[in-house]
Amino acid sequence: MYNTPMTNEAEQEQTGLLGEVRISVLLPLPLAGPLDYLAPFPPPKPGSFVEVPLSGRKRIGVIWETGKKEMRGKILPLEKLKPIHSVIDVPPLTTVLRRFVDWVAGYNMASQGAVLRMILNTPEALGPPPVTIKYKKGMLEPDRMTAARSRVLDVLADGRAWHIKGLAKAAGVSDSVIRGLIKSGAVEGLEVPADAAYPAPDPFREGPVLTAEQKEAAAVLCKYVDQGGYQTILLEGVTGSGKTEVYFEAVARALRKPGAQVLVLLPEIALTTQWLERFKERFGVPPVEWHSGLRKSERRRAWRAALDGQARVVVGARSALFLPFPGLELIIADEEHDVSFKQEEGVLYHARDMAVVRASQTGIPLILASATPSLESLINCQRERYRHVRMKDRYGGARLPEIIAVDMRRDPLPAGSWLSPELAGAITQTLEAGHQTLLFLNRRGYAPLTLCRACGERLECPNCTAWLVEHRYQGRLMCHHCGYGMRIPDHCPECESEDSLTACGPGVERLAEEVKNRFPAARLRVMASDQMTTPAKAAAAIADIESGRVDIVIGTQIITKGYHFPNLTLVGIIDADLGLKGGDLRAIERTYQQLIQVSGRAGRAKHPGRVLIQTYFPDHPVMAAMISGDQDRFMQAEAEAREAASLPPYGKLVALILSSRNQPNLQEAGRMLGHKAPQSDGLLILGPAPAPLSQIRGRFRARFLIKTGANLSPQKLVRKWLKTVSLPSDVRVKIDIDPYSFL
DNA sequence: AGCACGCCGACT
DNA sequence: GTCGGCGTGCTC
Repeated sequence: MYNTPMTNEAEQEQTGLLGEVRISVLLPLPLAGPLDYLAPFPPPKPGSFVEVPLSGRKRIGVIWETGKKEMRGKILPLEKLKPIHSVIDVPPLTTVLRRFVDWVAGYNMASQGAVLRMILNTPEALGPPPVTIKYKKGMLEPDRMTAARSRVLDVLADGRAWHIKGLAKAAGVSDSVIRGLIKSGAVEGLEVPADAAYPAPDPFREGPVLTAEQKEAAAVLCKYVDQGGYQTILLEGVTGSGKTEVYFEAVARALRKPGAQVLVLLPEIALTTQWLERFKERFGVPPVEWHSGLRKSERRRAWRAALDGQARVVVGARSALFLPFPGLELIIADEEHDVSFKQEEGVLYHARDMAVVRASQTGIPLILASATPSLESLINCQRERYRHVRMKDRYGGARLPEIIAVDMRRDPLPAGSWLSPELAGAITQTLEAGHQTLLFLNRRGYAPLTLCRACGERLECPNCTAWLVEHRYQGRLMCHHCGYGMRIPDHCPECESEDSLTACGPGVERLAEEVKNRFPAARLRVMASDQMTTPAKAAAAIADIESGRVDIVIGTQIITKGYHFPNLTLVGIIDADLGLKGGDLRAIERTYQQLIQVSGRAGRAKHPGRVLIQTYFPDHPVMAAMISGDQDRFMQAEAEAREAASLPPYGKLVALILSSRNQPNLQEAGRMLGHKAPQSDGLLILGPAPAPLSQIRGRFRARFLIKTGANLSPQKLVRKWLKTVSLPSDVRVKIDIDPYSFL
């Protein structure tokens, strides 16, 4: 069994006196790269999880390379290396996944270690699986028999093992009776894994009846799953067309392959209970969930099940893309247009785009699903890089809602009111019909601005360049950027006048107040992230709406995503123009997507729906496209505008964000970088400009924006540029490849 | 990311 | 005289 390993000269050179070789180990830390250690020869294979010493502590890392040939700049001599501590007995990371880490790090300009940390964020999962003790009938007879003891033995007669508590309860005795039996050997304990295996979804279970259009779409998806290999497919279907059921067919098909794993990415924790229920209905069991809300033990279990191949379908938020699946056969990114796929903290990456890379490196299909695909994906279809599958009809013969613009310029609303007469009238009709209404206002809290009527003071966050938002339910003023909060003051902090503070503009709480006054009999429910802090609270709110215990829902963007409320027939958009401001390059596209998505909640079942859009710009292309329903033309116009400005996806954009507590240092850094800014054809560097929110969390910020042609590598350029300067040490540089947020 | 090393203010 | 603030720098 033991082959004498071939030892060539290079290897001998690397072999220490004790038969140890150099290996490099990547640690889940933001270090520059892997560190070298000694391992016994022959070394464990790359990808193995190892424990290594690092500054006197034991750390878990992954062997990145073993037979290192090429010389890096400075290479530590063998005698300076420390030996690895141990190899952990779990399946190693696959080569594909290690390549993925390297790629993600290189593309997003993060360290490999920082990317590995996204994979290895649950180190407990590498330990031995937790066990628990269960009890069954033992070999011996009890020393004495009593009524209680015999009841216990009766329960155990069928040979099943019980937890001590459950056994005591089932036998109607206290656990001391059982302990007595254990002592005498009549009952014995055995260690069993504490975590039951996740039940496997059944791919052969019968699905719902699909429409002809759905069947056709599903057939295309299944074809790619069957043939294997990389292909991205954009599944575009109008709201209510039943995309989920269609991609479930592809999931079922993938699951027929032995050991196959499927990953479904959903935006944020919008892992709506509704989605989970539909999955369970289709496959008989719930999927494995992965998101930030998991408890530690659930995390450990899910992560380990992914690595062991036992988790067959995992549904998760963007971080699930970094689970160590060994047998991934299909990835689905639902609501692919959703900007929350963009990670804005730590390693900045776009989960949808990284999913394309993971799928292509793994050689498997990726399905992007949306009713309002991103411009990027649509253009990739035009360029025939993605396959485009479209569904134009709603499921079950439901019609798309009628969309009407309410021109707010014609009769301006009285101060402190946000409901136009048209919308109020529609709400009345809807209430009378016994249907539900959804009012959409993408603004949390009571009012976005508080000002003093006496001196004109606007209440600002002390740490950020931003107004404090009043949250009246909590009695606080809060900063939506850093989380700063204060009690609502009763006098102006500037001029000390009493009762002079006035709320300006509406938030969902204030809208709720107006609705309550005008429709006192209606049952209201406000849905915003501050109300839905836990999945349980969100689920309860959804259940209330589904079961008809709510007449009017008032919500922020949290309710735009994928919900199905059959009795909801009216959608009112309070301020359709809100998203158009801010001027980032995707503002128009995003507003359109959001409005279509929220409109799509109306009239999804028997009763037709309608949508009233309150706007001051009824002629704006977004509103015009909403009303005409001509999505293709709208997106084409948007594409042309982007192309004319060489903006993504026709050019590349990188943001360089400098921050420091010390403003002079920041300015100095900006000046130095500006001075050394590279110049070439097809390259435009803007900045340094103070960031729109020039201060966040007490740090001053400035930004460079780098615009290059689509065929240049901005990463290379930025790397070279940063090497030419040495900035003041307290200045942090963050690089955002393809930025979405311009704050 | 930790953690130690290192140089300047209020305490036993 | 010391404890301790967190700026800086290193970890194979």
